[in-house]
Amino acid sequence: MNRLMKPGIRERETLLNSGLLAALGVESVAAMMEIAVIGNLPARQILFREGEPADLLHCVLSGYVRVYKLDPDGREADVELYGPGDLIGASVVLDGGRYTATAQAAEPALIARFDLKRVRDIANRRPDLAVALTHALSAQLAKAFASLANDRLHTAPQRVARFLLAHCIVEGKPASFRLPYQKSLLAGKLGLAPEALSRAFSMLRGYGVNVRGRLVHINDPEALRRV
Amino acid sequence: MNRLMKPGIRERETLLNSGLLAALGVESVAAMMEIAVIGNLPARQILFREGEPADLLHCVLSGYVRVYKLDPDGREADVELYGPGDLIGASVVLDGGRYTATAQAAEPALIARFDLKRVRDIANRRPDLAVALTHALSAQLAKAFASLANDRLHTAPQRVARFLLAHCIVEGKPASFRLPYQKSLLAGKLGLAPEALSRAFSMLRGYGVNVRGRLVHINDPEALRRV
DNA sequence: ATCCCGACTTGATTTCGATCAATCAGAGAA
DNA sequence: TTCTCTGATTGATCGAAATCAAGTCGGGAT
Repeated sequence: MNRLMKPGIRERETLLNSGLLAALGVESVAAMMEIAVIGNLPARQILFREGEPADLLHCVLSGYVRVYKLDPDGREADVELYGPGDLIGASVVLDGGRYTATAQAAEPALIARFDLKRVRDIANRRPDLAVALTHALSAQLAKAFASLANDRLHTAPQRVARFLLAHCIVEGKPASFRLPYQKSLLAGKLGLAPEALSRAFSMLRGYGVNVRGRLVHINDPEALRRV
Repeated sequence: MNRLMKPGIRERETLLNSGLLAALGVESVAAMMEIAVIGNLPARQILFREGEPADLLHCVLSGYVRVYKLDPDGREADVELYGPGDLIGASVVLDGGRYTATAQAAEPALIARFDLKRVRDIANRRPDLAVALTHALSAQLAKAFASLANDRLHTAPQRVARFLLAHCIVEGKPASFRLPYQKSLLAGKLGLAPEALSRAFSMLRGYGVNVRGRLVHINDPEALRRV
């Protein structure tokens, strides 16, 4: 946890647009800004570990944070990937519980931290914060359900195709874009080994998908939609 | 939706012990009781479908409700299984959104329904309700993360073993108990085909697990813990 | 430019679980 | 009791992806 500091102009700006603060009234925003602490994380830094007492709520300002669970022999399963504006650790907002997974910066990241006890205090006084938390959690739950179903219903190439389609906004036409993060991260997010992601990409070449480095070009989104 | 009615003595009792109402102040409890409508569902009845506008929050009083997602060709993936005291559809508490999955009574069930608009009104006035919703959602998110990691890290027999261990409260000693629902439901919850669950059970016979109908006997929980 | 190292790819093998198909068991109803 | 229907089991086959093991690529530093 390097370089703790109060939020500056830029950080306040980003926080205001984050999922949590965007819908709050001015007074609640002020209260949250008051308790925000900004931190700069190097890649691979751990934010918290599964089982530790949960005392902080985190909000990503830039970069990506990977949240995963471990099994007894040390294998990791990514459970969620958080980017700018996302709230981390909301699954423990409640009682003085414990983190249910481990969070690690996947690349250099800027994050805001809020003391959970104080967040709870504010939420108990101000319904708008409590409701905003409810919204954030709802969205995350829906995403988690989608991942679960995605894992169980679709093959690796299908999952990759769906990810690509979700990331090229244009409708019918060819599209190009840059992957937002490393392929190994993407593999984890999709519940795949990196090798499987690689093979999925090469299979998708047959469907008009070209990948070079992080650059992706899609010739025919419609074809992609059909597996 | 058969036999809509106001909550009677028994239903009020159950609702008071449910995850949502248990932590509320008396006035919020009264407000929620006021808008509760009780319904009796036959097995296989659909509560709501993926994509429909979400206008109700549901709470299970008895029985089990299965929530699943469909893929284009009609295959189903169970995403969560709700039992007595559980809140359903909390993933859409927020804006006037749409249900993100389909809910179906897995067996005859008694449920309470709350009009979402009115729930939102109450939550905006009473922080204790908003906070209680936050708690319920947190718990569900943690469960969803656990399922996701469980799917990705463990084989079928391991998932079954973990389920059994979580359901026999006693620690070191042999234990017997009754499965809370049909095996096919359990299979869905664990992300398995029924055949795979069957095979997992027979493999676990070698680890001291005996199953006859819904009755399960575990000779040595410690052995089970080691796969 | 060249070197180097981490990220990615490709190949070979193996394991796991889905699927299809055929019984089998058990609870209700007549 | 017997019939029936649904759920559960067992067997055989197949396909998808993990794993292990070499390579190859690419970008940054010198």
